[in-house]
Amino acid sequence: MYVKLLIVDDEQLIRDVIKEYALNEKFEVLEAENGIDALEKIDKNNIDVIVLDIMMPKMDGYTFFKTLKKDYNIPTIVLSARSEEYDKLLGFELGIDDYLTKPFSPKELMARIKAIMRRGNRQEDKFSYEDLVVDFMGHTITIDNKEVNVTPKEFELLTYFIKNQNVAISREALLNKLWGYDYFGDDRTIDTHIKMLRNNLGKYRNLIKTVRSIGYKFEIKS
Amino acid sequence: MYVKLLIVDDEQLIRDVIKEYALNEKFEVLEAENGIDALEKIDKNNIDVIVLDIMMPKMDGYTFFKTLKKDYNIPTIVLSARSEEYDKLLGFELGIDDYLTKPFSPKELMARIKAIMRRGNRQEDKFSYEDLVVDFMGHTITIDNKEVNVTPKEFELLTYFIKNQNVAISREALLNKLWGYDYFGDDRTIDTHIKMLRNNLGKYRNLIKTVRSIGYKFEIKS
DNA sequence: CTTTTTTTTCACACAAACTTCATAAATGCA
DNA sequence: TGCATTTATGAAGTTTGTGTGAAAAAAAAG
Repeated sequence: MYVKLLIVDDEQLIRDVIKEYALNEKFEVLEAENGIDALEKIDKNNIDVIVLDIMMPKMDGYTFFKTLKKDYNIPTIVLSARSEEYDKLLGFELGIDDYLTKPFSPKELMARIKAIMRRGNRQEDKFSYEDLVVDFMGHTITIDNKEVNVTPKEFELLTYFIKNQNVAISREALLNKLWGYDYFGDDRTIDTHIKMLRNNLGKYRNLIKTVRSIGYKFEIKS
Repeated sequence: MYVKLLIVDDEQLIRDVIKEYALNEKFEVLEAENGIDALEKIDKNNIDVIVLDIMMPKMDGYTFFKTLKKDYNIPTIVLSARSEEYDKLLGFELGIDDYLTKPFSPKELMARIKAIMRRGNRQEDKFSYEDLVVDFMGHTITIDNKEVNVTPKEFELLTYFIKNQNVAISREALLNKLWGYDYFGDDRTIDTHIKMLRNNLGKYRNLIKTVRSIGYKFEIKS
């Protein structure tokens, strides 16, 4: 899961802790130590999610939040020292996506970020990895914004792989799942489809890995 | 995102509510009002995800779940009335993918389903010891986060060792288990495979101990 | 019905893995 | 220590599995 995270907190220590955990999750991390700084970074970057400390000098969290929501709809997780603050925030009736009181567990925070990213948000029925986009509903595959033509079987195959990332799948299993349990054809047919699919995947051809004596695997290094 | 969902709940009302939301997400929906019915439907259809009410008459959720996991690996979201039930479920140490307490928000449920479908899903089936990780599903071995290439036989061998930790295994037993009872080859072939496996295990080569005049043993000091 | 596309089969070449074997090293025991 | 037994290792030869292209068969489109 690719996430561009902005941490807005005036305390360097807290920023550093969150950053460390976030980098570990392979998130891209930006930092801001006050609201003004934050708005500037939001303007220039395409932020996916914000972690915001509500208590800040210069421009306080509430003001920042109001300003933010006027122009953006970026999911925000709020950090606060006191749980009473929550009511105050609720009063805003603003789009707070989640709330954590300090001291908080960084692991918990990461989980919440991922949950938010997973939820509603971003394109629903699409799979994307770098410049490869598979639109399940539209039934199209795009590489570098250029549509790639694949046959129906190839699309099915890729769809199944995407649904079963990082799992080695036997030819037999593929036959059963994609051709049906009542199909009795040659195992090696799959090899040919794999060949065609790989060719069509171009630079992403080696996302499909051969697992010798087992079958194939769609591998996404996360 | 195309999802084939099976709702297992004895209450028609709940099934209807979930179904309505699911259909709205363009999911394909199947229903079962008890475990027996559910297993039948699972057998005949290619279910992607299950929503299971743990409290059911006839075949209760736990029994159903155990039976299910014997033959299938379908991600399951469990519904329960009381949050204390959670502990009970944890006791099972089974592959529950998510958990919701009643009353739950259908929107939340849909989000969770999508999340599960999106993420590689499937419970992680891994063995790890220090920096050695064996991913059975992905069919990979990792040492210090670096993938190590092993041959199919070596992987089988290691898998067998892991499943029989701290037990001395004779060459004959290995031949029978991994090569099949109908195989009649040289005992010493195993030595060669062990050699290769040890080499590939690098700093973990000593986990495979030689048991003189018996065979080998995969020893984990714990 | 004809043409085009897709699917399936198949065989060959090549690479990877497996097995065997001879020899060296080590282990245990008298 | 010396001897017998067992295991480790390296280097063959053998077998197996996969990639690929071509062509037949089937399905879809025109």
